[in-house]
Amino acid sequence: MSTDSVEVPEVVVLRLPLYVRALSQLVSESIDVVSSQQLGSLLQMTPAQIRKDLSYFGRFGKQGRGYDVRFLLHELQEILGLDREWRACLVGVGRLGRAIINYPGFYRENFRIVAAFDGDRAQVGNTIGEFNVQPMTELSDTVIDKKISIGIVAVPAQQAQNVIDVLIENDIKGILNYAPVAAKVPMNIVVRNIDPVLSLQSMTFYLRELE
Amino acid sequence: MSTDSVEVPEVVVLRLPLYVRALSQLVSESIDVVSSQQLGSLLQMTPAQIRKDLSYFGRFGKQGRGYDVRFLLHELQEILGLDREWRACLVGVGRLGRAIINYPGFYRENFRIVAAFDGDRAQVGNTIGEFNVQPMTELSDTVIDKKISIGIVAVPAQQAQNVIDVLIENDIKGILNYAPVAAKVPMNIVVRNIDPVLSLQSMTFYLRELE
DNA sequence: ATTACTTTGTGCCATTTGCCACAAAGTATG
DNA sequence: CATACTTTGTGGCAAATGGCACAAAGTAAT
Repeated sequence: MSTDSVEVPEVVVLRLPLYVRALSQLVSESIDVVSSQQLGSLLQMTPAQIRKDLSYFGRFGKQGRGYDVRFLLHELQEILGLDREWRACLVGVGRLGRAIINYPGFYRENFRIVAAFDGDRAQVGNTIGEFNVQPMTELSDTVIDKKISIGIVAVPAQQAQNVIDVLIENDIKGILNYAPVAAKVPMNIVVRNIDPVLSLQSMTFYLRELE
Repeated sequence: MSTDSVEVPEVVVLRLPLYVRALSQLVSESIDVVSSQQLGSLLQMTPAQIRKDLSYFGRFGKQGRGYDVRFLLHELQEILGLDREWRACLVGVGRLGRAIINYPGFYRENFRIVAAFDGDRAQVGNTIGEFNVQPMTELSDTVIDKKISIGIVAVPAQQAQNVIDVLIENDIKGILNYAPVAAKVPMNIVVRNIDPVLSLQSMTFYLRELE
């Protein structure tokens, strides 16, 4: 069905960017058509899962042929809202924050960091990349002026929840959280956590058994 | 049961580090005892799930009382293999790789980066932090000499699969992959992916609906 | 000691997730 | 145009996951 009368499972949404990534890759290789089989072997998943996932949003393929790569890519980008620019602010310009600002991957995928904040007076006024580091008190105005909808949190654990609260008060809708804390947020706020230490700590469970 | 006659689900293993993190926090606050209820509200999950997760590994709590924080923390660390030091090598010393080397979070949690490699001749021999950047040809010897079991991949997408193949050939058992690719690895290799762009790209699906 | 709480560990059920397998629809070839 | 392939979209089952709810076991207070 084309109307979303059935809620799309979050697991499915989490996989869509993988499809986008693979399809972009195929475009750059000048491949025009791809089957769920091929896509599956590229992404290490079953063809059935890919077809089922896509079927939540429409019928994009042709029997006996597969999917038109550019078309499917475009459709998925639209579904995910990737057909526009997204603006984010960074909070915390320590080592991690600076690395995030300099990371070119965001820009390449149409995510723009347009402001940088820090709670530490000593950091305020410093220039990092192309930004002046602003005090948290300016968050409110800047979010509105620069139409920011995403907050990137790169402060120490202790300050993280406080920063997150302030972001939400100022109408930020999504948070990319690099701090090692379980953020407490209202249901309508989307949080994504990045914590390589957690990843390693679950990895070692399996490595341990090998030795 | 105390023997693992039932396989532990991977989702459970993925959550254990969250418990470790919360319990460490509680220790630092000098809190001695915690109930699944309290832990649940700290981590934003149901008490039942926490109890069920823990029950895969043993009976750590006391009815009417809860869990001894230090004891449970210690048990979980042992289960995850966090009661020892883990050694990793970094491959790729570009901007991202340098940020990873300088990130203090790994060291703090007993993960040691003990060597740095790069496929690019121009990088080899450079000094980054305390390391000499080594050529990939030295990987084999260094992995053995320094007892490295984890490889951290921070090279461009195009080179990632090749680097991963070389790591596996040289007996690396776990890969922390920062490259935006779906790594193809044999079943006995543990892979964890870090890709903030994917996180943002699934976030925007929900943000889009808000505007 | 009795009564009223608290909390664990787990059996069991509901929900979610994954994927098989097949009809329908397209392609390729002679 | 017929026959043999290929591939999608999906109904429906199987497996995995989450969490309710309760007995058992502890604590607290009188």
